[in-house]
Amino acid sequence: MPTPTRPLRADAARNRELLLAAAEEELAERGVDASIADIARRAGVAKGTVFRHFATKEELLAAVFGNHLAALTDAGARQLDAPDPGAALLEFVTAAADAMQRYDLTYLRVLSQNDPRLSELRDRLHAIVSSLVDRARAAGAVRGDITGTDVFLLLCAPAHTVELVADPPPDLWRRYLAIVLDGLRPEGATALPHPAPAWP
Amino acid sequence: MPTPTRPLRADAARNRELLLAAAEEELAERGVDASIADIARRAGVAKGTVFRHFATKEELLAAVFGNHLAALTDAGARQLDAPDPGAALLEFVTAAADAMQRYDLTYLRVLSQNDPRLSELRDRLHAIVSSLVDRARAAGAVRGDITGTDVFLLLCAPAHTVELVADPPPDLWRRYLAIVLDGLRPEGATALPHPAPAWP
DNA sequence: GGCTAAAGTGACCGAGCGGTCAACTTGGTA
DNA sequence: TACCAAGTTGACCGCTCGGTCACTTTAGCC
Repeated sequence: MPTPTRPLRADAARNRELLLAAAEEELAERGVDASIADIARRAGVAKGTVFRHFATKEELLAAVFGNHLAALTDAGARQLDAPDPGAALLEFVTAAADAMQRYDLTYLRVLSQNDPRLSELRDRLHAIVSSLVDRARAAGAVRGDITGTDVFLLLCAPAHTVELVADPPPDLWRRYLAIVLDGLRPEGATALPHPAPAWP
Repeated sequence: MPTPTRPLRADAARNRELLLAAAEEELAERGVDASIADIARRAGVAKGTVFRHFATKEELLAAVFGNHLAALTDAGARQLDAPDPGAALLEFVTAAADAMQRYDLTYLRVLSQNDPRLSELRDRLHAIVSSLVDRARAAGAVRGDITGTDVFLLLCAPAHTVELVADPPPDLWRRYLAIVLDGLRPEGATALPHPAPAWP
C-alpha cells in the first residue's frame, strides 16, 4: 500500500533482472559469501549499480530468497486441492527438497528477521505446508504426532545430508528424502521424545 | 615416524591448551567464521602466539575438529562389543547427533582435503559407524538397504534441522533424530530411489 | 534534437581479515 | 645467577569486502 513507485526506466528494469539472475547463479555456486563485486561482474554492470537497486547486500539476498520462497509457496498451493492428500504432500516435499539443493534455507532465519516481507512469505509457506500436512494426516498418510512445522523444518535435511559428500550424484538427495519420509509414515512409528516446536 | 618434537616449554604448553579451549568456544558460538583475533583475545594471548602454535587458521580448526572426531570415534568403538547391536547403534548415534549440535561436520569435508591426519580420523570414524550399522542390520534393527555411509551422512541432520528455529529448546534435536531413526527401521520401509553413495 | 531527471560508473573509503616479523620476555639449565 | 633458545608480543602488511559519491551517460518526453 505505500510507495507509489513510478515505473523503472527500461535500462534499469533490464539491469535489475540481470542482477537478480546473476545473484541467483553466484549464490548457488558460492553460497551467501558470494561477493557483490562478483555478482556485478557476472551481470555485466558496475558495482555501484547493484547498490542503486538494492540498498544493502542483505536486501539483494532477500530479493533472491523471496523469489524462491514465493515459487515454493505457489507449488504448495497448487497441491492444496489435489485429490490424494498423501501424494500431494509427497509431490510438494519433493519439489521443495530439490529447490533446497540450490538455496540454503538456514540463512533465511537471519534474513527474515530484518525483512518483514520475507518473514511474511516464510509464514505463508509455513501455513501452506501445515495445511498439506493436516490433510495428509487426516488421510492416514503421515503419523499423528507430526506437525506442519516438523515437515517445514525437515525440508532441507536431504540437501544438507548430501552436502557432506564430495561430488554428490545429482539425485542422491532423493535417497535421504525417502528415508525421512519413511520416518514420517505411521507404519512402525515410535513415540517422539520431544514435543513439536511452536511456530515461530 | 617424522619430527621427534622435543617437549614444549611449560608456558607454551599451557597457552596451547588455552588456545584450543578458546577456539572451541569461539567456534561453537560463531562457527567457522570466528576470527583468529577473537580466539586469541579469549585465550588471553597475542595474535602472534596463535600462529606460533598453528601455522594457519585451517590448522587450528583441524586440531579442534580432530579432537572431536577422535572423541566420537572412541565413543563408537566402545559400542562395538555391546550385547545389543540395535541399542549400541542408537546409543552412538544419539551421542554423535548431540555433538553435532556444536560442531558443523559440513566444514570437515573441506578441512580433511588438506589434512591427511584429519581425513584418516574421518575414515576411522566411518569404518566404526559401518561396523555398528552392519551389526545392527544383522540383528534386524535397521533395514537392509541402509549402509554405514548413509548413517554417517545422516549424523548431523538433526542438528541442521534444528538450526532453522530461532531459540531451539536444547533437546529438540532428539525429536528429529527419532524421526530419522524411524526412517532407518525395517518396519514400513519403502524402496529407496537411489543407490547408496560410495565411500568416500 | 534538445533537455533533464534517472541511471550507470569506477575510483575510493574504512573496517576486518589471515598472516608476518623484529624486538622483547621468560623458562630451563649448567 | 647468568645465559640463550624458546616463546611472546603487537604493530604492521596486503588483501577483500560492503558501501559511497562526484561525475558521466542515457532513456524518455516535448
